[in-house]
Amino acid sequence: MSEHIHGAFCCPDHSGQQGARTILSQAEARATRMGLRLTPVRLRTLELLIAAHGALGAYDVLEKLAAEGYGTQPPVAYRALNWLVEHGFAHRIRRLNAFTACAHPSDDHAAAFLICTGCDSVTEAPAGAVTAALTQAADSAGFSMDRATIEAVGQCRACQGANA
Amino acid sequence: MSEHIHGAFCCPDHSGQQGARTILSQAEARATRMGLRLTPVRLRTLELLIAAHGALGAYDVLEKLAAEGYGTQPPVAYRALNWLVEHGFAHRIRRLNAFTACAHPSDDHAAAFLICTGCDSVTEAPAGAVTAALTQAADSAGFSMDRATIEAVGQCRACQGANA
DNA sequence: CTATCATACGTTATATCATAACAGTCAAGG
DNA sequence: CCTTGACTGTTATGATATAACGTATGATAG
Ligand SMILES: [Zn+2]
Ligand SMILES: [Zn+2]
Ligand SMILES: [Zn+2]
Ligand SMILES: [Zn+2]
Repeated sequence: MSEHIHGAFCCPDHSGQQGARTILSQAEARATRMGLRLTPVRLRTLELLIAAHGALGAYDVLEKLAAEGYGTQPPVAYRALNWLVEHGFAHRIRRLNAFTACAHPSDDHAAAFLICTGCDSVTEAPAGAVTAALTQAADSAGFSMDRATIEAVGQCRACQGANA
Repeated sequence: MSEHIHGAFCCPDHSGQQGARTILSQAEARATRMGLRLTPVRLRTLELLIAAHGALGAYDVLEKLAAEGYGTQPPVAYRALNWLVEHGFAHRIRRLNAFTACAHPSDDHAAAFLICTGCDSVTEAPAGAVTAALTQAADSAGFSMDRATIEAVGQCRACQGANA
C-alpha cells in the first residue's frame, strides 16, 4: 500500500529544520551521556521519524531503510524502532500501529498523544497532570502503575478551523 | 495459538455469577431503552466477554462463536466486537489487541484500564479525573478531544503481594 | 400481497502488523 | 589467536484486521 504518513502537518514542536536538528542533537547528547549505542540503522530510523513530522508505520520505515541499503526485512525496522522506544528516543502510538520521534528526548517524561482525525497529525503533549490523575485512580484500585498509554483522538487547531 | 485469555483473575467488579448477570442485564436494559439491536451473535459475543472475566482477542471470540454454530470467519467476530464497542457494551484494549466487556454498561463513561503484567488481568477503572486532566492538556494545545485511550500497565494488588 | 429497501450475517480473499529462529560480522578482552 | 556479546541480516511464519461480495430477513411503501 501507499506510504501512509501520519502527520504531514505537524505540531510546531518539531516543524522545520531548526526543531528537527534540536531534537536530533538532544537525542545524540543523551545517547552519549548514557552510553547508549545509537548505531547507523538506529540513528537513521530516528532521523526518518523526525523528518516524517508525525507517526510512521514499521513498514514505512522499513521501506525507506531498504531503499538506502539497510536490511530489507521487517525485523530490521522493528528492532530499531523498539530500541528507540525502550530508550526513550521514540514513542509507540498504539491506535495507529505506528511510531513517532520523541519531541523531548533530553529528559524522561510521561507523554500523551493528540491524534487528529482530520490530518492524521500526532502531537506529543506533556502529561504530568494526566499521569498523576491516572496514578491516583490506579492507587484507588490497589494497582501499582509502571507506565501508561495515553492517546487522545480529536481535531487539531488547524482542522477545527477548516471544518468550521 | 492457544487461547490467550487475559484476566483469569479478574477484579471483583465482574467476578462471579452475580456480577456477570448484573452486567448482562444492565446491557440488555440499555439496548432496549436505546432501541439498539442486541442480536444473537452480538449478545453471545458479549456473554463470552463477560464470562472471560478479562480481555479476549477477536480470534478467541471467533473460535468460540464458530464452535457454537455461528460464522467461522474473522469478520463475524470483528463486526460483533466493533458494534459492541461503538455502542458502549465493550471496550477495546489496544495494548493487548483485545476486547473486554464494559463493567458499567448502564451509563456513558470515560474509562481507564489497568493491565496487570503478572496475571494479565484487565480492570476497568473510573477515569473522570484522568479524562478531565487530559482534556485540559489537549485544550492547552488547541486540540479538541473526542475520545481517548487510557491504559495503565503495572501490577494488580494480588500480584504485588505475590512478588513481595 | 408484493416490491423495495435497509440491516445483518455469512463467505472468500487479501492486507497489514509483528515475531521466532538462526547465520554472519565485528570489536573488546583474555 | 579465540571466545564472547552486541548488532545486523536473513527466511519463514504467526497474528491481527479489513475489503468486497452474496444471501437472508424483516420492515415499509405502494
Ligand atoms: Zn517524548
Ligand atoms: Zn488536524
Ligand atoms: Zn466501561
Ligand atoms: Zn495481577
